Amino acid sequence: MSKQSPVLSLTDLNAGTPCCAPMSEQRIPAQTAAVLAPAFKALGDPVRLQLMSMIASAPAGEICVCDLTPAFDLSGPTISHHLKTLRETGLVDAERRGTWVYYRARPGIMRQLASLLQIGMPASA
Amino acid sequence: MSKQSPVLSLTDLNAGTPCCAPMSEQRIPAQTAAVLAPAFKALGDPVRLQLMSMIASAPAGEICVCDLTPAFDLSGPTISHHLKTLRETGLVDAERRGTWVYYRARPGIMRQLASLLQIGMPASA
DNA sequence: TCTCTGATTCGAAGAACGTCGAGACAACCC
DNA sequence: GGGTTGTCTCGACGTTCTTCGAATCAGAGA
Repeated sequence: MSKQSPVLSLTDLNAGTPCCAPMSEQRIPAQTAAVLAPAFKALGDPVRLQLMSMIASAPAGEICVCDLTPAFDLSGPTISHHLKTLRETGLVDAERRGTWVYYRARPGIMRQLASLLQIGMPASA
Repeated sequence: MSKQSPVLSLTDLNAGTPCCAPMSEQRIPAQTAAVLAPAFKALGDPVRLQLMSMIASAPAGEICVCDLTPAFDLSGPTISHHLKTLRETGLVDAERRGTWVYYRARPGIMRQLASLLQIGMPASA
């Protein structure tokens, strides 16, 4: 179970299983690419990238939507849509407490993406 | 010049300047997000993610297009289009030698992305 | 020079994406 | 209960993306 599951899911990734070696050392299998590409795509929008960083760097570990929305020149529904994208990708988690909804980063998948991009030493040059 | 330029470009990033702290420690400025988001977006397609890994993990540090194309069930022009996307994003570099074109990874921007995603310790759990 | 192979560019069709306004749902306060 | 505030869902519109076939460009070899 530790080598390589036939099917990969974001749940596996979030479970903390170090599934993927750096892409500079090992070619990414098609299955893994299909699972991880949506996460990169989710970060591929400037608004979502900023949202993600605001959530991940929140001092309390979480941040209210009411603090996210006014930081952009975008409508509420648009921000909500982007947050939904991040949620569905597994990058963040949402929790409603009373009137407000709080978002929290899920470090598992972020670590996966980071380790994938890791590069040791440039071979030449 | 070492703290933060008013305008950021991929050239700066590739120059090796450690421009960005991990997003879990510091909120990404809008400018930086606008520059880095396209790189994440480029990796946000399964085909491009696999292409990138095949290029980055090539034993000789580079790989021929003729080795990339047959690895996918896609037409030559489509692969070429994806490679162009990776090229324009600054993730890879291309060089023609005789009949064949070789692609090489540019580690600078990949390191930037990796450090951006770096997470220290999970705050809780 | 002519031809052949490898890679890119061009133009087009269909799908997916980002954005918005309107409406709906949830929780608080009077 | 009724009103208010905060957030999300639903359609809709215009833009961007992915993919392909056809055509073009670059270099090698006869």
